[in-house]
Amino acid sequence: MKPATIRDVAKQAGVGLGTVSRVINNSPQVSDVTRKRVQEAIEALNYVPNPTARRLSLGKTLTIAAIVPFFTRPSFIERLRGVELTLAESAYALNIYNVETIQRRDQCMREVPRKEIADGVLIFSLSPRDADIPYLLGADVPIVLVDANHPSLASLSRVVVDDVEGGRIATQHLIDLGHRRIGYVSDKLDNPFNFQSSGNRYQGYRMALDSAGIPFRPEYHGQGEHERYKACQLTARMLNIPDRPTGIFASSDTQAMGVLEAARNFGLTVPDELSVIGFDDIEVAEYFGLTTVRQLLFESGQHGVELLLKSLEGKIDHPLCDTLPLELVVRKTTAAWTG
Amino acid sequence: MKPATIRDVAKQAGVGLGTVSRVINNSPQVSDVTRKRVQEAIEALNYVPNPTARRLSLGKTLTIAAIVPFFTRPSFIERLRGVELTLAESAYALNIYNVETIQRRDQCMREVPRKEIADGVLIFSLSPRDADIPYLLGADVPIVLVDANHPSLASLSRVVVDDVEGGRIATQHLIDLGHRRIGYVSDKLDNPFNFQSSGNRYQGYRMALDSAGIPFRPEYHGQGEHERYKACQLTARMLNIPDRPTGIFASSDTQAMGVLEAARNFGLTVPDELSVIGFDDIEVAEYFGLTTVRQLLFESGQHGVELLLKSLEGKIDHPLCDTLPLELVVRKTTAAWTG
DNA sequence: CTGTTAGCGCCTTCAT
DNA sequence: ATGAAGGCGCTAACAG
Repeated sequence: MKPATIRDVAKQAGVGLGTVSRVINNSPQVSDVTRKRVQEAIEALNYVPNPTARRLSLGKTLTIAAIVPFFTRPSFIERLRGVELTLAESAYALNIYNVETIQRRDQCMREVPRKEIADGVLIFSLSPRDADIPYLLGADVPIVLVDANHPSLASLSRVVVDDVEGGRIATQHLIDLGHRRIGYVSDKLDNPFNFQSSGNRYQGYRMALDSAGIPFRPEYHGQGEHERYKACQLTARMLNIPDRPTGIFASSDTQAMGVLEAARNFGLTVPDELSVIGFDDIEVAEYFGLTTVRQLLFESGQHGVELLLKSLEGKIDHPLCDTLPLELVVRKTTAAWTG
Repeated sequence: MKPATIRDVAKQAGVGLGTVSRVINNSPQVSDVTRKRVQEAIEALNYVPNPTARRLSLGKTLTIAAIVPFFTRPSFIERLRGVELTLAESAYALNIYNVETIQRRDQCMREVPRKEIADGVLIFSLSPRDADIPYLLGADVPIVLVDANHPSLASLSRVVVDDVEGGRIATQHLIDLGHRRIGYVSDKLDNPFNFQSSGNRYQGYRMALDSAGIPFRPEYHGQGEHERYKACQLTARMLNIPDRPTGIFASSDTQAMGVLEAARNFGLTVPDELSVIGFDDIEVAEYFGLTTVRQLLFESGQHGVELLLKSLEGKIDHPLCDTLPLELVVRKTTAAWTG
């Protein structure tokens, strides 16, 4: 049994199908009597407009695409939650493009930003490479970058945080507590996905050390995949150094958990024998009493969508850059070093 | 500049548009020369078939809908990851309907299982209520239930686990370790979303107690929202009882974390002074060394999609029930009680 | 205010 | 093997 169409409704109500369409779309130019008659017919037939036909006719997909790497990581989930909740009130559907390989990443950058695929695109944390630029600039749909950037993309709206400053804040917090041997556990600075936050935070880390007159020691910097166990390994290596770090800055809370695990394995008390500070302030951070640099993940998704919706409505002519604040959240994994 | 259409390609290649369509769809009945000519035209024009038009013409949405409550909870994320990865290899897109309110839940049950919306529907953990039955049975699209059930829905395929048995396994594990005062921290057994796993595990909990000759004590059962902090509160209340439980079974790993938190607050050593066992085996469980009952979350999503795809291909005539195994994973939060 | 008509881009017969 | 034509369900422009 096929679903009722607009034609069935028109026949049932004894009106033309144009009128039914107007009722569906809340056009004001329909008399109350006919509107009521049409609505009754709709009820009677259990009619629901076919979204596909609607899209084709409108020449819009009524869909927002979100390109997200590793969407199962807590921080991305939180960003997506912001997207989802904001979009739920709109007429747009959400399509998530989960990127877990380079191939998929390149494919998405090229194929998703197209009129036929989505009316607007959100790109999370994947900073485009030079080869992607022409595709993104040539795209006929608005694109908003969240937690991503590229010098040639000044024409795109963005939602960002100052990761350099974030790295500085975290490091400075340890310095202020009296630490002089400060480690940094991060993603690979040069990684195929072109994630840049670890690199930017590294700059902040170096800056803070410099301005405190603390020489940088390469063996205090561990780089590896963004996994808890990897962070644990890197930390273990660092803790084996004779004059090991007394404080460690991890470039995410997930990695900070790996640092804590390593400390546990070494029988080191946190924060007395080792201070640990993370980044993000995901939910578990509170549970662990983890000191961290909070960024507003949920809001980043929310603001990203809002920017996108505004440019879809033509309310934005020139690109905006929305910089979200960072905040040091001091809990129980950092303490003064009096060694 | 509008995207190229099938007509442009036809003109460019000097063929009819039917031929172009055949090339796109890999129809064997096209000569190699014309096929090549068409493909060159496609390249030249940077043509991509319009999915919306395709859907309308085919009368299919090429979309799978997943109705999932609180999709940000780790266990649901893991299920969705199974869905996503399996679907990525197929021609289907995935639409996630995140349910966080009763209204939204009812709306989804009624509006999503429709030909115009999706070709197939996955429903996670939301066991339909009687009022939903006619909508689901009357739906013109295949539906697969994952972690959900209803006596009147024997006609739908399902992926489930034996939660009663799971509850029994967890409780029996504590009994085997010598515990006699065993608490259970769970969701509200009677909850508006009609989640049933906590209730089923409760039955297993009672069964295990019974067969060990241990009387059930209501004050050892705490019910509340599925939140860490709530589980923590419930546990605190339990630990204040003069002869408090020596072992606690939490109906999820998330809630088990709340139990651990409460134990910490009370200065109780786990597992020496309090044994804790969870359910699910989400990623953090390993980190905590949490003893738990593992269920295959990723696979549940995977199998759900596979069942759905098979019935879309007409390979399934009668409904299947796929029961996934449960496994006790003993780690470090449970120990023998010799009190 | 309302009915009619012409597409939206593609797929699928039906002839050729 | 290929071209032409009809239709998927809806919207929007036009005429009344």
